Amino acid sequence: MSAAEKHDVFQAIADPTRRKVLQLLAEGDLPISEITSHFSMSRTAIAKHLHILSEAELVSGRKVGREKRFRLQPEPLAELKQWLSFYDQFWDNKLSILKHVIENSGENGLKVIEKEKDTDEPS
Amino acid sequence: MSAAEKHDVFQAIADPTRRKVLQLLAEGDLPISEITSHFSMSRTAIAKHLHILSEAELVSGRKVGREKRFRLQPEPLAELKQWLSFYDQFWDNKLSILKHVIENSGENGLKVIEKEKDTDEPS
DNA sequence: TTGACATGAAACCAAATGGTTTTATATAAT
DNA sequence: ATTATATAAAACCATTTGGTTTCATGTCAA
Repeated sequence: MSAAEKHDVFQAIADPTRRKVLQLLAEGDLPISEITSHFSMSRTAIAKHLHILSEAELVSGRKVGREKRFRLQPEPLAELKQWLSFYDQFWDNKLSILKHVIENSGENGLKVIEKEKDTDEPS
Repeated sequence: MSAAEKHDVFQAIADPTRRKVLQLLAEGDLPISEITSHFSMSRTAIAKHLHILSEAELVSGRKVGREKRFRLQPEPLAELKQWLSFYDQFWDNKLSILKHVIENSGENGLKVIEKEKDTDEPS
């Protein structure tokens, strides 16, 4: 595959097979052969996709027994999210503004302003 | 380039040059040659990138005089945003929960509920 | 210990990608 | 009318991508 450069998250999610792999792993860790069973292509092909996802650090694999179990690592998606947030300003709906505020607030110090309606205990 | 299938938004943003083109167009409409002046590659190459962006409907071009002016069309990024939002649940910070709520609320009637943090996955 | 299972690694391949150069055409400016 | 500008379209090219098949290796189970 790629001789030199590592794949980034943008490249990693460009392929529909890889997106489906991510979705599968979202439900729980899986070994390669199990993942492969959800596709109509060879195990080797899936292994290569996992390698690319791994380079982008969207998944990590650890060997357990004779299996190699893969786990979803969603952290790099934050980069995508941040990239996307720049384009929020070109949408003209109000939610994007609110979201922008939230994105730029720290882990703490969350302040949410409620509109007139007063809601207690939702289910 | 691609013989049959149109490029989608995931493929379109996979290339750094194309992302830079989008960023440029965010500042305003531009004709091809103007866009090209910001890169160290041929006009033809840029035209091809614009074609791919166009297939993904991230830009549109209209001819004005002898120029073809391109404009950013951010709407397809909503698909990306939606795709991303699925993975919010795998982050364990509170912001992602809040954002999820906002994403799923209507234009009015914003209700925000603070939840206790759960899920400490055993490694 | 002998298989069966799970993966790794390599060689190979067609098509797509990302670029180039060349040639042609339409519009603008002098 | 001539020339310069802006783009389009085509042919070409090297590398990457996304897949295959084949062979080797490590591990579990009987």
